[in-house]
Amino acid sequence: MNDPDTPIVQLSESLEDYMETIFELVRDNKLARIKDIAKARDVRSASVIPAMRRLSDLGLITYEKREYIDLTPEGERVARRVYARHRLLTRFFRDILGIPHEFAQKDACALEHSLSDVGMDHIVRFFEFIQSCPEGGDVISRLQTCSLVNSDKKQCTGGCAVHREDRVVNQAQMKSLRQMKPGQSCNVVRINGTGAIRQRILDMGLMPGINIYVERLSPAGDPMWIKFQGSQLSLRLKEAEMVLVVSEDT
Amino acid sequence: MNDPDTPIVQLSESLEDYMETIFELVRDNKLARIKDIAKARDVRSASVIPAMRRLSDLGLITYEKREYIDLTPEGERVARRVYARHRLLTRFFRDILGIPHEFAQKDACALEHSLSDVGMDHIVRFFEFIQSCPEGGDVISRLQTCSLVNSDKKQCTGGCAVHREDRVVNQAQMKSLRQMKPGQSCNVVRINGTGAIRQRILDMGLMPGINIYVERLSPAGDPMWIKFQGSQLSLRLKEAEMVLVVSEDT
DNA sequence: TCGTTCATGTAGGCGCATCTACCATGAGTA
DNA sequence: TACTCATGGTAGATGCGCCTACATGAACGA
Repeated sequence: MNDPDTPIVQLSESLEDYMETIFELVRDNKLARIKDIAKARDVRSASVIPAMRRLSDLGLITYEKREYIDLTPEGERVARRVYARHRLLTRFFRDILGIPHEFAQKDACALEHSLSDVGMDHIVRFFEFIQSCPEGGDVISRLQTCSLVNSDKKQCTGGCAVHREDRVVNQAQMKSLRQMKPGQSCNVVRINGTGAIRQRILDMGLMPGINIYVERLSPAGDPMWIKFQGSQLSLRLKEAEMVLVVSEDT
Repeated sequence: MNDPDTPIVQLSESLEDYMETIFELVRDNKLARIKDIAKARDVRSASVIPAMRRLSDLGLITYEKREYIDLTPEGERVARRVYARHRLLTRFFRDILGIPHEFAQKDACALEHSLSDVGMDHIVRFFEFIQSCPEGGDVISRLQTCSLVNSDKKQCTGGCAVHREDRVVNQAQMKSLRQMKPGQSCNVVRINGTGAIRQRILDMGLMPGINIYVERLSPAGDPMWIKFQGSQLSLRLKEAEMVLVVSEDT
Protein backbone atom coordinates (compact mmCIF):
# COMPACT_ATOMS: atom_id res chain seq x y z
CA MET A 1 0.00 0.00 0.00
CA ASN A 2 2.22 2.74 1.29
CA ASP A 3 5.51 1.23 0.33
CA PRO A 4 7.95 4.07 -0.18
CA ASP A 5 9.94 1.99 -2.65
CA THR A 6 7.05 1.66 -5.06
CA PRO A 7 7.18 3.99 -8.03
CA ILE A 8 4.75 6.88 -7.83
CA VAL A 9 1.72 6.75 -10.11
CA GLN A 10 1.78 9.12 -13.04
CA LEU A 11 -1.24 11.41 -12.91
CA SER A 12 -2.54 14.02 -15.30
CA GLU A 13 -1.79 17.62 -14.42
CA SER A 14 -5.34 18.14 -13.39
CA LEU A 15 -5.40 15.17 -11.04
CA GLU A 16 -2.07 16.19 -9.53
CA ASP A 17 -3.55 19.59 -8.84
CA TYR A 18 -6.52 17.99 -7.14
CA MET A 19 -4.18 15.91 -5.00
CA GLU A 20 -2.23 18.96 -4.00
CA THR A 21 -5.39 20.89 -3.19
CA ILE A 22 -6.72 18.07 -1.04
CA PHE A 23 -3.38 17.82 0.73
CA GLU A 24 -3.47 21.47 1.66
CA LEU A 25 -7.12 21.43 2.69
CA VAL A 26 -6.71 18.40 4.92
CA ARG A 27 -3.62 19.91 6.50
CA ASP A 28 -5.22 23.29 7.14
CA ASN A 29 -8.84 22.40 7.84
CA LYS A 30 -8.63 18.76 8.82
CA LEU A 31 -11.14 18.01 6.11
CA ALA A 32 -11.74 18.47 2.42
CA ARG A 33 -15.18 18.93 0.93
CA ILE A 34 -16.19 19.01 -2.71
CA LYS A 35 -17.13 22.63 -2.37
CA ASP A 36 -13.76 23.62 -0.91
CA ILE A 37 -11.86 21.79 -3.58
CA ALA A 38 -13.95 23.41 -6.29
CA LYS A 39 -13.35 26.82 -4.80
CA ALA A 40 -9.62 26.31 -4.37
CA ARG A 41 -9.22 25.13 -7.93
CA ASP A 42 -11.72 27.61 -9.32
CA VAL A 43 -13.91 25.05 -11.05
CA ARG A 44 -17.51 23.99 -10.59
CA SER A 45 -18.41 21.34 -8.06
CA ALA A 46 -19.75 19.19 -10.85
CA SER A 47 -16.26 19.05 -12.32
CA VAL A 48 -14.72 17.92 -9.08
CA ILE A 49 -16.83 14.83 -8.70
CA PRO A 50 -15.61 12.77 -11.67
CA ALA A 51 -12.05 13.72 -10.67
CA MET A 52 -12.66 12.42 -7.16
CA ARG A 53 -13.99 9.21 -8.59
CA ARG A 54 -10.89 8.75 -10.69
CA LEU A 55 -8.62 9.42 -7.72
CA SER A 56 -10.66 7.08 -5.59
CA ASP A 57 -10.40 4.35 -8.22
CA LEU A 58 -6.64 4.83 -8.17
CA GLY A 59 -6.66 4.29 -4.42
CA LEU A 60 -5.32 7.73 -3.65
CA ILE A 61 -8.26 9.14 -1.73
CA THR A 62 -11.18 7.86 0.29
CA TYR A 63 -14.33 9.10 -1.28
CA GLU A 64 -17.75 7.87 -0.31
CA LYS A 65 -20.82 9.72 -1.41
CA ARG A 66 -21.61 12.64 0.84
CA GLU A 67 -18.66 12.05 3.09
CA TYR A 68 -15.53 14.05 3.63
CA ILE A 69 -12.62 13.35 1.39
CA ASP A 70 -9.29 12.21 2.77
CA LEU A 71 -6.01 10.98 1.41
CA THR A 72 -5.03 7.33 1.67
CA PRO A 73 -1.46 6.70 2.81
CA GLU A 74 -0.46 6.17 -0.80
CA GLY A 75 -2.31 9.32 -1.78
CA GLU A 76 -0.50 11.25 0.89
CA ARG A 77 2.77 10.07 -0.53
CA VAL A 78 1.80 11.21 -4.02
CA ALA A 79 0.44 14.53 -2.80
CA ARG A 80 3.43 15.26 -0.64
CA ARG A 81 5.69 14.84 -3.63
CA VAL A 82 3.73 17.28 -5.77
CA TYR A 83 3.50 19.72 -2.91
CA ALA A 84 7.22 19.52 -2.21
CA ARG A 85 8.01 20.15 -5.85
CA HIS A 86 5.70 23.11 -5.85
CA ARG A 87 7.32 24.58 -2.76
CA LEU A 88 10.82 24.18 -4.01
CA LEU A 89 10.06 25.62 -7.42
CA THR A 90 8.31 28.58 -5.86
CA ARG A 91 11.34 29.24 -3.68
CA PHE A 92 13.63 28.89 -6.66
CA PHE A 93 11.67 31.32 -8.78
CA ARG A 94 11.18 33.80 -6.00
CA ASP A 95 14.38 33.64 -3.97
CA ILE A 96 16.89 32.83 -6.67
CA LEU A 97 15.48 34.36 -9.80
CA GLY A 98 13.75 37.17 -7.95
CA ILE A 99 10.38 36.62 -9.59
CA PRO A 100 7.61 38.35 -7.60
CA HIS A 101 5.79 35.90 -5.36
CA GLU A 102 2.53 35.83 -7.24
CA PHE A 103 4.20 34.96 -10.53
CA ALA A 104 6.62 32.59 -8.87
CA GLN A 105 3.62 30.76 -7.48
CA LYS A 106 1.90 30.58 -10.82
CA ASP A 107 4.96 29.50 -12.73
CA ALA A 108 5.78 26.87 -10.13
CA CYS A 109 2.26 25.52 -10.62
CA ALA A 110 2.92 25.03 -14.28
CA LEU A 111 6.29 23.43 -13.88
CA GLU A 112 5.60 21.21 -10.90
CA HIS A 113 3.75 18.71 -13.06
CA SER A 114 6.14 18.44 -15.91
CA LEU A 115 9.67 18.96 -14.68
CA SER A 116 11.67 15.76 -14.96
CA ASP A 117 13.14 14.19 -11.86
CA VAL A 118 16.56 14.99 -13.23
CA GLY A 119 15.59 18.62 -13.61
CA MET A 120 14.17 18.73 -10.13
CA ASP A 121 17.28 17.14 -8.75
CA HIS A 122 19.44 19.81 -10.32
CA ILE A 123 17.38 22.53 -8.78
CA VAL A 124 17.87 20.88 -5.43
CA ARG A 125 21.59 20.68 -6.13
CA PHE A 126 21.56 24.35 -6.96
CA PHE A 127 20.14 25.11 -3.52
CA GLU A 128 22.65 22.79 -1.92
CA PHE A 129 25.41 24.63 -3.70
CA ILE A 130 24.13 28.02 -2.68
CA GLN A 131 23.87 26.91 0.91
CA SER A 132 27.17 25.12 1.09
CA CYS A 133 29.55 27.08 -1.07
CA PRO A 134 30.88 30.18 0.69
CA GLU A 135 30.67 32.09 -2.58
CA GLY A 136 27.25 30.87 -3.54
CA GLY A 137 25.23 32.88 -1.07
CA ASP A 138 27.22 36.01 -1.74
CA VAL A 139 26.52 35.94 -5.41
CA ILE A 140 22.85 35.34 -4.98
CA SER A 141 22.51 38.33 -2.73
CA ARG A 142 24.56 40.31 -5.20
CA LEU A 143 22.18 39.15 -7.87
CA GLN A 144 19.22 40.22 -5.83
CA THR A 145 20.51 43.73 -5.33
CA CYS A 146 21.75 44.06 -8.89
CA SER A 147 19.91 46.77 -10.73
CA LEU A 148 19.60 44.48 -13.72
CA VAL A 149 17.48 42.05 -11.85
CA ASN A 150 15.60 44.34 -9.55
CA SER A 151 14.65 47.51 -11.24
CA ASP A 152 13.94 49.30 -7.97
CA LYS A 153 16.71 51.54 -6.92
CA LYS A 154 18.79 49.18 -4.82
CA GLN A 155 22.37 49.36 -5.83
CA CYS A 156 24.79 46.60 -6.41
CA THR A 157 27.17 46.65 -3.46
CA GLY A 158 30.41 46.39 -5.31
CA GLY A 159 32.58 45.29 -8.14
CA CYS A 160 30.46 45.65 -11.18
CA ALA A 161 30.31 49.27 -12.14
CA VAL A 162 29.02 48.31 -15.52
CA HIS A 163 25.40 48.09 -14.62
CA ARG A 164 25.16 50.72 -11.96
CA GLU A 165 23.57 52.98 -14.49
CA ASP A 166 21.07 52.17 -17.09
CA ARG A 167 23.64 52.62 -19.82
CA VAL A 168 27.08 51.26 -20.17
CA VAL A 169 29.68 53.55 -18.78
CA ASN A 170 32.99 51.82 -18.66
CA GLN A 171 33.11 48.73 -20.76
CA ALA A 172 34.43 50.09 -23.99
CA GLN A 173 33.68 47.07 -26.05
CA MET A 174 29.94 47.30 -25.52
CA LYS A 175 27.87 49.12 -28.06
CA SER A 176 24.24 49.39 -28.83
CA LEU A 177 23.10 47.35 -31.80
CA ARG A 178 22.20 50.59 -33.51
CA GLN A 179 25.83 51.52 -33.73
CA MET A 180 26.70 48.41 -35.67
CA LYS A 181 27.30 48.76 -39.39
CA PRO A 182 25.97 46.52 -42.16
CA GLY A 183 28.22 43.54 -42.58
CA GLN A 184 29.23 43.41 -38.93
CA SER A 185 28.43 40.62 -36.49
CA CYS A 186 27.89 40.92 -32.80
CA ASN A 187 26.69 39.12 -29.74
CA VAL A 188 23.88 40.30 -27.51
CA VAL A 189 24.85 41.04 -23.92
CA ARG A 190 21.85 42.76 -22.53
CA ILE A 191 18.55 44.42 -23.33
CA ASN A 192 18.26 47.80 -21.74
CA GLY A 193 14.87 49.14 -20.96
CA THR A 194 11.78 47.71 -19.37
CA GLY A 195 8.13 47.12 -19.95
CA ALA A 196 6.49 46.63 -23.31
CA ILE A 197 9.47 47.49 -25.48
CA ARG A 198 11.73 45.08 -23.64
CA GLN A 199 9.04 42.46 -23.93
CA ARG A 200 8.73 43.03 -27.65
CA ILE A 201 12.46 42.71 -28.14
CA LEU A 202 12.54 39.48 -26.18
CA ASP A 203 9.55 38.15 -28.11
CA MET A 204 11.54 38.68 -31.29
CA GLY A 205 14.14 36.35 -29.89
CA LEU A 206 16.81 38.94 -29.21
CA MET A 207 18.27 37.60 -26.02
CA PRO A 208 21.60 37.55 -24.25
CA GLY A 209 24.00 35.25 -26.03
CA ILE A 210 22.39 35.48 -29.47
CA ASN A 211 24.67 36.18 -32.46
CA ILE A 212 23.46 38.85 -34.84
CA TYR A 213 24.58 39.78 -38.32
CA VAL A 214 23.65 43.25 -39.50
CA GLU A 215 22.33 43.07 -43.05
CA ARG A 216 21.47 46.61 -44.04
CA LEU A 217 19.50 49.68 -43.18
CA SER A 218 16.29 50.53 -44.94
CA PRO A 219 16.60 53.23 -47.57
CA ALA A 220 14.59 55.46 -45.27
CA GLY A 221 17.18 54.78 -42.59
CA ASP A 222 14.91 53.57 -39.91
CA PRO A 223 14.20 49.95 -39.65
CA MET A 224 17.46 48.08 -39.76
CA TRP A 225 17.61 44.55 -41.08
CA ILE A 226 19.38 41.94 -39.07
CA LYS A 227 19.85 38.23 -39.36
CA PHE A 228 20.11 35.73 -36.55
CA GLN A 229 19.40 32.08 -36.06
CA GLY A 230 18.84 31.69 -39.74
CA SER A 231 16.11 34.24 -40.23
CA GLN A 232 15.85 37.87 -41.18
CA LEU A 233 14.09 40.48 -39.18
CA SER A 234 13.58 44.20 -39.24
CA LEU A 235 14.19 46.20 -36.13
CA ARG A 236 13.34 49.80 -35.39
CA LEU A 237 16.27 51.94 -34.44
CA LYS A 238 14.49 52.80 -31.23
CA GLU A 239 14.65 49.12 -30.38
CA ALA A 240 18.15 48.55 -31.72
CA GLU A 241 19.27 51.31 -29.40
CA MET A 242 18.32 49.20 -26.42
CA VAL A 243 20.14 46.07 -27.47
CA LEU A 244 23.63 46.04 -25.98
CA VAL A 245 26.12 43.96 -27.90
CA VAL A 246 29.80 43.17 -28.15
CA SER A 247 31.27 43.20 -31.60
CA GLU A 248 32.40 39.84 -32.93
CA ASP A 249 34.92 41.39 -35.29
CA THR A 250 38.20 41.19 -33.47
CA MET B 1 -1.13 42.09 -40.09
CA ASN B 2 2.41 41.83 -38.80
CA ASP B 3 2.33 44.73 -36.42
CA PRO B 4 4.91 44.09 -33.75
CA ASP B 5 2.94 46.16 -31.27
CA THR B 6 -0.08 43.90 -31.40
CA PRO B 7 -0.39 41.46 -28.53
CA ILE B 8 0.47 37.89 -29.42
CA VAL B 9 -2.42 35.42 -29.68
CA GLN B 10 -2.70 32.91 -26.89
CA LEU B 11 -2.51 29.38 -28.26
CA SER B 12 -2.91 26.01 -26.65
CA GLU B 13 0.27 24.15 -25.82
CA SER B 14 -0.33 21.79 -28.66
CA LEU B 15 -0.79 24.56 -31.21
CA GLU B 16 2.29 26.36 -29.94
CA ASP B 17 4.24 23.17 -30.44
CA TYR B 18 2.95 22.93 -34.00
CA MET B 19 3.99 26.51 -34.65
CA GLU B 20 7.45 25.84 -33.31
CA THR B 21 7.79 22.68 -35.37
CA ILE B 22 6.73 24.45 -38.54
CA PHE B 23 9.16 27.26 -37.79
CA GLU B 24 12.04 24.83 -37.53
CA LEU B 25 11.03 22.85 -40.58
CA VAL B 26 10.66 25.91 -42.77
CA ARG B 27 13.99 27.23 -41.56
CA ASP B 28 15.85 23.99 -42.10
CA ASN B 29 14.11 22.50 -45.14
CA LYS B 30 12.48 25.54 -46.71
CA LEU B 31 9.18 23.72 -46.53
CA ALA B 32 6.92 21.97 -44.10
CA ARG B 33 4.76 19.03 -45.04
CA ILE B 34 2.09 17.30 -43.02
CA LYS B 35 4.20 14.19 -42.88
CA ASP B 36 7.25 16.04 -41.55
CA ILE B 37 5.25 17.79 -38.91
CA ALA B 38 3.66 14.53 -37.84
CA LYS B 39 7.05 12.89 -37.62
CA ALA B 40 8.65 15.75 -35.70
CA ARG B 41 5.84 15.83 -33.18
CA ASP B 42 5.44 12.06 -33.09
CA VAL B 43 1.75 12.02 -33.89
CA ARG B 44 -0.25 10.63 -36.80
CA SER B 45 -0.76 12.71 -39.93
CA ALA B 46 -4.47 12.59 -39.37
CA SER B 47 -3.94 14.49 -36.11
CA VAL B 48 -1.95 17.21 -37.78
CA ILE B 49 -4.64 18.21 -40.23
CA PRO B 50 -7.24 19.63 -37.86
CA ALA B 51 -4.44 21.49 -36.07
CA MET B 52 -3.35 23.03 -39.37
CA ARG B 53 -6.91 24.06 -40.03
CA ARG B 54 -7.14 25.79 -36.68
CA LEU B 55 -3.84 27.59 -37.22
CA SER B 56 -4.91 28.57 -40.68
CA ASP B 57 -8.19 29.95 -39.35
CA LEU B 58 -6.18 32.02 -36.89
CA GLY B 59 -4.19 33.45 -39.77
CA LEU B 60 -0.91 32.05 -38.55
CA ILE B 61 -0.11 29.69 -41.41
CA THR B 62 -0.98 29.34 -45.07
CA TYR B 63 -2.55 25.99 -45.60
CA GLU B 64 -4.26 24.97 -48.80
CA LYS B 65 -5.16 21.40 -49.44
CA ARG B 66 -2.25 19.39 -50.72
CA GLU B 67 0.12 22.32 -50.69
CA TYR B 68 3.13 23.07 -48.56
CA ILE B 69 2.58 24.80 -45.29
CA ASP B 70 4.19 28.12 -44.52
CA LEU B 71 4.03 30.71 -41.79
CA THR B 72 2.30 34.02 -42.35
CA PRO B 73 4.20 37.08 -41.10
CA GLU B 74 2.06 37.06 -37.98
CA GLY B 75 2.64 33.34 -37.61
CA GLU B 76 6.35 33.83 -37.87
CA ARG B 77 6.18 36.36 -35.10
CA VAL B 78 4.30 33.96 -32.87
CA ALA B 79 6.56 31.04 -33.70
CA ARG B 80 9.73 33.01 -33.20
CA ARG B 81 8.61 33.91 -29.74
CA VAL B 82 7.95 30.32 -28.74
CA TYR B 83 11.18 29.21 -30.30
CA ALA B 84 13.18 31.91 -28.54
CA ARG B 85 11.66 30.95 -25.21
CA HIS B 86 12.51 27.36 -25.86
CA ARG B 87 16.10 28.16 -26.70
CA LEU B 88 16.65 30.33 -23.69
CA LEU B 89 15.08 27.86 -21.31
CA THR B 90 17.15 25.03 -22.71
CA ARG B 91 20.30 27.09 -22.21
CA PHE B 92 19.24 27.97 -18.71
CA PHE B 93 18.57 24.40 -17.72
CA ARG B 94 21.67 23.06 -19.38
CA ASP B 95 24.28 25.76 -18.91
CA ILE B 96 23.21 27.19 -15.59
CA LEU B 97 21.58 24.34 -13.77
CA GLY B 98 23.75 21.72 -15.45
CA ILE B 99 20.85 19.53 -16.50
CA PRO B 100 21.94 17.08 -19.22
CA HIS B 101 20.98 18.30 -22.66
CA GLU B 102 18.28 15.76 -23.36
CA PHE B 103 16.43 16.53 -20.15
CA ALA B 104 17.04 20.25 -20.49
CA GLN B 105 15.40 20.06 -23.89
CA LYS B 106 12.42 18.16 -22.58
CA ASP B 107 11.91 20.36 -19.55
CA ALA B 108 12.23 23.50 -21.66
CA CYS B 109 9.48 22.10 -23.87
CA ALA B 110 7.18 21.87 -20.93
CA LEU B 111 7.94 25.28 -19.55
CA GLU B 112 8.06 27.27 -22.76
CA HIS B 113 4.29 27.27 -23.04
CA SER B 114 3.42 28.22 -19.53
CA LEU B 115 6.12 30.43 -18.06
CA SER B 116 4.81 33.93 -17.49
CA ASP B 117 6.41 36.85 -19.26
CA VAL B 118 7.61 38.07 -15.90
CA GLY B 119 9.24 34.72 -15.23
CA MET B 120 10.85 34.70 -18.62
CA ASP B 121 12.10 38.20 -18.12
CA HIS B 122 13.80 37.22 -14.88
CA ILE B 123 15.57 34.36 -16.56
CA VAL B 124 16.83 36.80 -19.15
CA ARG B 125 17.96 39.11 -16.37
CA PHE B 126 19.76 36.22 -14.79
CA PHE B 127 21.75 35.71 -17.97
CA GLU B 128 22.40 39.41 -18.21
CA PHE B 129 23.71 39.36 -14.67
CA ILE B 130 25.93 36.36 -15.30
CA GLN B 131 27.35 37.99 -18.39
CA SER B 132 27.80 41.45 -16.95
CA CYS B 133 28.79 40.93 -13.35
CA PRO B 134 32.45 40.05 -12.95
CA GLU B 135 31.54 37.62 -10.19
CA GLY B 136 28.63 36.06 -11.97
CA GLY B 137 30.53 34.01 -14.49
CA ASP B 138 32.98 32.80 -11.89
CA VAL B 139 30.32 31.41 -9.66
CA ILE B 140 28.56 29.63 -12.45
CA SER B 141 31.73 27.87 -13.48
CA ARG B 142 32.35 27.08 -9.84
CA LEU B 143 28.85 25.67 -9.69
CA GLN B 144 29.49 23.57 -12.76
CA THR B 145 32.60 21.98 -11.34
CA CYS B 146 31.14 21.58 -7.88
CA SER B 147 30.88 17.96 -6.93
CA LEU B 148 27.41 18.59 -5.56
CA VAL B 149 26.09 19.49 -8.94
CA ASN B 150 28.10 17.27 -11.17
CA SER B 151 28.65 13.93 -9.63
CA ASP B 152 31.51 13.04 -11.95
CA LYS B 153 34.86 13.52 -10.39
CA LYS B 154 35.58 17.13 -11.25
CA GLN B 155 36.67 19.01 -8.23
CA CYS B 156 35.67 22.39 -7.06
CA THR B 157 38.61 24.65 -7.68
CA GLY B 158 38.73 26.37 -4.38
CA GLY B 159 37.22 27.75 -1.26
CA CYS B 160 34.59 25.30 -0.31
CA ALA B 161 36.23 22.34 1.31
CA VAL B 162 32.93 21.29 2.72
CA HIS B 163 31.77 19.41 -0.29
CA ARG B 164 34.99 18.07 -1.61
CA GLU B 165 34.13 14.76 -0.11
CA ASP B 166 30.88 12.99 0.00
CA ARG B 167 30.60 13.58 3.71
CA VAL B 168 31.04 16.67 5.75
CA VAL B 169 34.53 17.07 7.01
CA ASN B 170 34.97 20.46 8.49
CA GLN B 171 31.76 22.17 9.25
CA ALA B 172 31.21 21.13 12.81
CA GLN B 173 27.66 22.27 13.01
CA MET B 174 26.47 19.90 10.33
CA LYS B 175 25.10 16.58 11.36
CA SER B 176 23.14 13.86 9.75
CA LEU B 177 19.49 13.81 10.65
CA ARG B 178 20.08 10.42 12.19
CA GLN B 179 22.18 12.00 14.91
CA MET B 180 19.38 14.27 16.02
CA LYS B 181 17.54 13.36 19.20
CA PRO B 182 13.80 13.38 19.76
CA GLY B 183 12.64 16.85 20.65
CA GLN B 184 15.29 18.57 18.59
CA SER B 185 14.69 20.77 15.55
CA CYS B 186 16.95 21.22 12.58
CA ASN B 187 17.16 22.60 9.10
CA VAL B 188 18.04 20.56 6.04
CA VAL B 189 21.18 21.62 4.23
CA ARG B 190 21.79 18.84 1.82
CA ILE B 191 20.87 15.34 0.80
CA ASN B 192 23.88 13.15 0.39
CA GLY B 193 23.69 10.24 -1.95
CA THR B 194 22.41 9.73 -5.42
CA GLY B 195 19.97 7.70 -7.45
CA ALA B 196 16.84 6.08 -6.16
CA ILE B 197 17.37 6.76 -2.47
CA ARG B 198 18.01 10.43 -3.07
CA GLN B 199 14.94 10.54 -5.25
CA ARG B 200 12.85 8.91 -2.57
CA ILE B 201 14.02 11.37 0.04
CA LEU B 202 13.23 14.29 -2.23
CA ASP B 203 9.84 12.83 -3.06
CA MET B 204 9.06 12.84 0.64
CA GLY B 205 9.64 16.57 0.60
CA LEU B 206 12.91 16.57 2.51
CA MET B 207 14.71 19.33 0.70
CA PRO B 208 17.29 21.98 1.49
CA GLY B 209 15.82 24.68 3.67
CA ILE B 210 13.08 22.56 5.23
CA ASN B 211 12.67 22.67 9.02
CA ILE B 212 12.34 19.34 10.74
CA TYR B 213 11.27 18.42 14.23
CA VAL B 214 12.32 15.00 15.48
CA GLU B 215 9.39 13.31 17.20
CA ARG B 216 10.61 9.95 18.35
CA LEU B 217 12.23 6.72 17.34
CA SER B 218 10.24 3.58 16.86
CA PRO B 219 10.45 1.11 19.69
CA ALA B 220 12.40 -1.14 17.37
CA GLY B 221 14.80 1.74 16.84
CA ASP B 222 14.67 1.89 13.14
CA PRO B 223 12.20 4.11 11.52
CA MET B 224 12.43 7.52 13.13
CA TRP B 225 9.42 9.80 13.21
CA ILE B 226 9.81 13.35 12.14
CA LYS B 227 7.48 16.24 11.61
CA PHE B 228 7.77 18.99 9.05
CA GLN B 229 5.43 21.30 7.24
CA GLY B 230 2.63 20.22 9.47
CA SER B 231 2.72 16.52 8.84
CA GLN B 232 4.32 13.48 10.36
CA LEU B 233 6.42 11.01 8.50
CA SER B 234 8.52 7.99 9.24
CA LEU B 235 12.02 7.78 7.90
CA ARG B 236 14.38 4.85 7.82
CA LEU B 237 17.67 5.43 9.58
CA LYS B 238 19.41 4.55 6.34
CA GLU B 239 17.68 7.54 4.80
CA ALA B 240 18.06 9.83 7.80
CA GLU B 241 21.77 9.17 7.57
CA MET B 242 21.86 10.89 4.24
CA VAL B 243 20.04 14.02 5.26
CA LEU B 244 22.52 16.67 6.35
CA VAL B 245 21.13 19.23 8.75
CA VAL B 246 22.13 22.06 11.01
CA SER B 247 20.67 22.05 14.46
CA GLU B 248 18.21 24.82 15.22
CA ASP B 249 18.89 24.64 18.94
CA THR B 250 21.42 27.35 19.62
C1' DT C 1 -2.60 4.33 -70.37
C1' DC C 2 -2.95 2.09 -66.28
C1' DG C 3 -1.68 0.63 -61.81
C1' DT C 4 1.08 1.31 -57.72
C1' DT C 5 2.57 4.04 -54.13
C1' DC C 6 2.46 7.26 -50.74
C1' DA C 7 1.22 11.70 -48.88
C1' DT C 8 -2.93 13.81 -47.76
C1' DG C 9 -7.63 14.09 -46.30
C1' DT C 10 -12.24 12.41 -44.20
C1' DA C 11 -15.19 10.12 -40.87
C1' DG C 12 -15.94 8.66 -36.69
C1' DG C 13 -14.57 7.47 -32.07
C1' DC C 14 -12.30 8.02 -27.43
C1' DG C 15 -10.74 10.05 -23.07
C1' DC C 16 -10.18 14.06 -20.40
C1' DA C 17 -11.66 18.07 -18.18
C1' DT C 18 -14.58 21.23 -18.16
C1' DC C 19 -19.34 23.29 -18.41
C1' DT C 20 -24.82 24.05 -17.61
C1' DA C 21 -29.05 22.56 -15.96
C1' DC C 22 -31.34 20.01 -13.13
C1' DC C 23 -32.17 16.56 -9.13
C1' DA C 24 -31.40 14.51 -4.30
C1' DT C 25 -30.30 14.69 0.47
C1' DG C 26 -30.48 16.09 4.84
C1' DA C 27 -30.10 19.53 8.62
C1' DG C 28 -32.07 23.20 10.64
C1' DT C 29 -36.42 25.94 11.08
C1' DA C 30 -41.13 27.82 10.74
C1' DT D 1 -44.72 18.12 9.94
C1' DA D 2 -43.30 20.33 6.09
C1' DC D 3 -40.26 24.13 4.05
C1' DT D 4 -35.83 25.97 2.79
C1' DC D 5 -31.40 25.96 1.44
C1' DA D 6 -26.71 24.65 1.06
C1' DT D 7 -24.18 20.90 -0.45
C1' DG D 8 -23.51 17.07 -3.26
C1' DG D 9 -24.64 14.39 -7.31
C1' DT D 10 -26.47 13.14 -12.23
C1' DA D 11 -27.04 13.77 -17.14
C1' DG D 12 -25.68 15.47 -21.08
C1' DA D 13 -22.92 18.73 -23.98
C1' DT D 14 -18.69 20.90 -25.55
C1' DG D 15 -13.91 21.45 -27.15
C1' DC D 16 -9.54 19.60 -27.66
C1' DG D 17 -6.26 16.49 -29.16
C1' DC D 18 -5.39 12.35 -30.17
C1' DC D 19 -6.50 7.80 -32.46
C1' DT D 20 -7.89 4.00 -36.38
C1' DA D 21 -9.75 2.91 -40.69
C1' DC D 22 -10.61 4.18 -44.94
C1' DA D 23 -10.86 7.38 -49.20
C1' DT D 24 -8.61 10.51 -52.51
C1' DG D 25 -5.39 12.23 -55.54
C1' DA D 26 -1.03 13.05 -57.78
C1' DA D 27 3.25 11.42 -59.47
C1' DC D 28 5.81 7.94 -61.45
C1' DG D 29 7.11 3.70 -63.64
C1' DA D 30 5.79 -0.23 -66.57
